[in-house]
Amino acid sequence: MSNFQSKFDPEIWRVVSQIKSGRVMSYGEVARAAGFPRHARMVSKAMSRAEMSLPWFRVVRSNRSLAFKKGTEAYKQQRKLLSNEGVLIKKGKVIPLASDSDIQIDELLWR
DNA sequence: CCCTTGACTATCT
DNA sequence: GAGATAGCCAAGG
Repeated sequence: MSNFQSKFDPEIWRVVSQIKSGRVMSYGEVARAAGFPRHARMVSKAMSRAEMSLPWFRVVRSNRSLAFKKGTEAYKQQRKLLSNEGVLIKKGKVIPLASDSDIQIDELLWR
């Protein structure tokens, strides 16, 4: 059973469900990929309504910080879930992955 | 209708 | 690079 309340939910959830482990997307990117440009805020709403089985934690801000206030339970949980799949947070920002291209090998080794 | 509220973002200091 | 600002837009009161 789906509990969506907005016409945006189904497409947004579909896009998020396809984010691969170890990767992240921004709210705006998800919105665009779902076909709803300028609806980043709808993505956050959709996440709050999503089932826990959805990899909601792979969605972060466009500047690679987490959307929750630091120190909050949600923040800690998201950070842990990401950490579980090798995505770490440094200085409040998600560390870019090798698959995100143009990252230097020495930078990868240094982290 | 008008106003407020956001798990947002791009841009400027 | 952190903070302020303005733009964004659906929901709900």
